[in-house]
Amino acid sequence: MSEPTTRQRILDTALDSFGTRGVDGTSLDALARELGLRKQSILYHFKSKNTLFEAVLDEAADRFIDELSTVVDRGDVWQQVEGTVRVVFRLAVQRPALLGILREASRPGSTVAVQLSGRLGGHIEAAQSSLEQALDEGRVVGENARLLLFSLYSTIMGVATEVEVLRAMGIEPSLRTLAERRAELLRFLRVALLPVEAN
Amino acid sequence: MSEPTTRQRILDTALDSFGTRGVDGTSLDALARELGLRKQSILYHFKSKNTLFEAVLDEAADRFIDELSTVVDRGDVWQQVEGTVRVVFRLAVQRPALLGILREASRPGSTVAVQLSGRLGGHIEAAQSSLEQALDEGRVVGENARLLLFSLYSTIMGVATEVEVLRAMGIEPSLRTLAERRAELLRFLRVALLPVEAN
DNA sequence: AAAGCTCTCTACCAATTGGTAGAGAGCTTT
DNA sequence: AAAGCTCTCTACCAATTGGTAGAGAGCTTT
Repeated sequence: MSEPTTRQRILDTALDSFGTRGVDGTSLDALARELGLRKQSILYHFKSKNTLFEAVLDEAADRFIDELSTVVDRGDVWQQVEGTVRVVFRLAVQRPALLGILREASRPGSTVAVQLSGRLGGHIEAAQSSLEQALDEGRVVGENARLLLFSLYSTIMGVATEVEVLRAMGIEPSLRTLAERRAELLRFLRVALLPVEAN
Repeated sequence: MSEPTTRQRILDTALDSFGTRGVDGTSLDALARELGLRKQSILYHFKSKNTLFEAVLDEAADRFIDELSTVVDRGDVWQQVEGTVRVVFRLAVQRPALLGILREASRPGSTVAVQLSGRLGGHIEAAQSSLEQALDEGRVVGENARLLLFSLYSTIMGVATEVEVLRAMGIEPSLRTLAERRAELLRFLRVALLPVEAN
């Protein structure tokens, strides 16, 4: 177990801070303090805050791809969806900042979303064509694979990350309610996706 | 048509700026410049930036309730869902900042979400009991009304506001693609909610 | 052992941040 | 007409922001 390089430590800590407090809400000084460094050392490894943010995005995309790697090669579309839900919910507990970064990067008007799409593009394509084939063969109900994928994304990410809305609805987020939420989400998606005879 | 008070103008402009650029991304100086005032005048009407944000949240909640008022008293649950989708999509075009404020206030870790829930609480309750009754009578498919409502919220808000994700997927947001997105969303929700015989 | 490279540091800096103090213009109430 | 209230302004301020310049410690290469 070799210890990580300073560069890697900065990336890790920045991912957590950007993902939870937001980029605007994270100052280089605060980040450096957390790392036991001076901010000038951060600026040695990344020439500006924005450069750091871009590197963090690439890092987050890679981690995300890595987490989903066990899911994508499953033959059945429904198993892919179910696997994705499980991965995302596990991340919501173990590394919420990773989902927070996606949220941060996809804020309307964001200029960095393009960058994420560069890294994730191939995987989006693969998911889409997998869904398209399932549509053609009648294994999944729907009309437009891309828009269906987008609906799935919105639903899964929303249910996994909108904890404050949940709280506003009187459900205190906990491990148990998380499991309930996941079960209800899976039921919801199953009904929405699979043809009648499969339910 | 009496002109609005300065206080109201500040609220309006702050709502748009907070909702698009974020609270951290909006300085009082920039806001004042946009209004043709000095920031000290803003601080006369609202004693701090945070007080202003709270007032903006109340304002946004009231507007949102107002927009949805024509929808809530429809008898049929599906008509309520459909109406909500139409309202949210109209807002996504006409006043995206209003949805942006909800997004901003519901960031994980946000302390102001409680405040929104204070204003919206009654409407959430009403929607929930309406859904509950429909579940009991078998007019809607599902198990837990509250979690189902949460899934609906996530899906609708996500599909309406995650334009950057859409762009990353190669769909340029426009009025036409928006209509397509809405149609696909309605189809998706219809399949997910209504029992087989109703489709 | 000299030279060079990697890395973190101290010392600054101009710009921006949210916010305070208080003057003064203009209207309304006494 | 005097007194008071509403509102916007000028003049500041301390703290924080991202970032630059460059010294120097410690290792590696020549």
